[in-house]
Amino acid sequence: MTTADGHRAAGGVALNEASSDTKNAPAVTDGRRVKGERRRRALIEATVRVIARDGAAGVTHRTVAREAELPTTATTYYFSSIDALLTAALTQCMEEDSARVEALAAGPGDATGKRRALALLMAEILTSPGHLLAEFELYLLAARRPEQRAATRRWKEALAAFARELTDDPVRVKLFTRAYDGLLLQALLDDEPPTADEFEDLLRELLPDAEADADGKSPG
Amino acid sequence: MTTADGHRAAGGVALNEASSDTKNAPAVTDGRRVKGERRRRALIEATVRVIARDGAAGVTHRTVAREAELPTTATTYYFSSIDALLTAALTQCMEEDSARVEALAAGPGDATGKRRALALLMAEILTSPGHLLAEFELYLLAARRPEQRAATRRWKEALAAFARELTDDPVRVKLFTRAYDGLLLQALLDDEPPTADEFEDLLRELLPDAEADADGKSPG
DNA sequence: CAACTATCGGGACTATCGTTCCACTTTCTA
DNA sequence: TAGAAAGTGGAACGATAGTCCCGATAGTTG
Repeated sequence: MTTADGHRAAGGVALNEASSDTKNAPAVTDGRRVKGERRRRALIEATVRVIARDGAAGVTHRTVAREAELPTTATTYYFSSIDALLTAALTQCMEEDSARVEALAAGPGDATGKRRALALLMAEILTSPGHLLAEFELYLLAARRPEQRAATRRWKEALAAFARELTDDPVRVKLFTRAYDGLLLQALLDDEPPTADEFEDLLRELLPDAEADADGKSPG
Repeated sequence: MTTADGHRAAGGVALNEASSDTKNAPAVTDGRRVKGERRRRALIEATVRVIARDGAAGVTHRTVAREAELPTTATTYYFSSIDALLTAALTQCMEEDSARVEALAAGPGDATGKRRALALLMAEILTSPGHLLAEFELYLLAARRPEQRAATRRWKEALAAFARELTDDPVRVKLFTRAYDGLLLQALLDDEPPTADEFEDLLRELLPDAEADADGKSPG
């Protein structure tokens, strides 16, 4: 078996560096693979930056490699195609976003505090509109391929988990899960980005405090 | 330096909003221009179909021309660049969408009826997910260029006008305006599209019927 | 009719794309 | 230390992109 061919075929779909790596644990100690993994990660991050700057159409082997300050062939070595690169970038972004929202949901504070924390996060996200724009482009890419929806499903479930911290109403949870992305998308079209206070106002309407009349849910 | 808008006359921004096919435009009596205007329109529609099928990355002079069953040079003749073609497609889409929502807002029926009508429209839109996907891709394109936001501003104002038919609360209006697109975007990522009933549930939460509120703002 | 203008469309130029090849270096294993 | 495995990167191939050129055609005007 030729060396390059075999590795390339295996590396094309290797998107996992997570816990599913149990059977190949000793390979991680290989200095060559460690360095390779670092390059692979650098390419993914460079991809997101390229999309943020020039859009998904600007993603080519050459532009990504230049952004990562690597030779052109590095992209073809670590990713079997441009598509694999975009898929990896989407998975990475959804993972990061989900982790952030999950941390907020599981973190301390009552409903009001969590709402405030999310509003602050949204405002912070909008300080780099390019990155958000890149995520939306990758998002649309996933909408075309059902096999890529594992990443977006993960994100939706993270949103739902956050909403369930603030309400028991399933319709409210569904509404929040489906409306959240729209709030950020519309903000991208504003002439000036909304403030955290504005987001907090909207979130309060979306996920209001439990009413006094039909209470039954007390914190703690 | 795209000064070569060519001899494409002043048709660059001439966006006819007429829903019916009025061909007796006062400015254009020249038979050549009439035919040309028909081609130009065919190219825009072909562009949307190409994006719906292959994404924005699939839009080239050649693919659009083939989709419209016209020679390659037709695209370069009527649009100074690919960018101009995409801009025209975005403007056209936003115009159509705005007109539909405005018709609903200005139409007959009470709040409940209008909410139901919008839910039906949303469900109908999702029967051609490709077209919706195309609109979102164009939407993101506009997010990168402030000079193109006239089209999206028009759309946002149409949404706000609809919301104001159902509520006087400015926060509610803002929330609806910013959440609506998200509802459709998330629906694209579902394994099966939501029904009109589901949308109606969400819209009822988003824009509830006016109720006597203890907050001091009472209708009447 | 002819002159003129708008439209049409085949072809070609250059640039850049995705991808592959192959010689090379580094790292691990025995 | 030898040899295999993994990674590296310059060069180039064919395909296709955007765009321009320029003659041909059709409608308008006088």
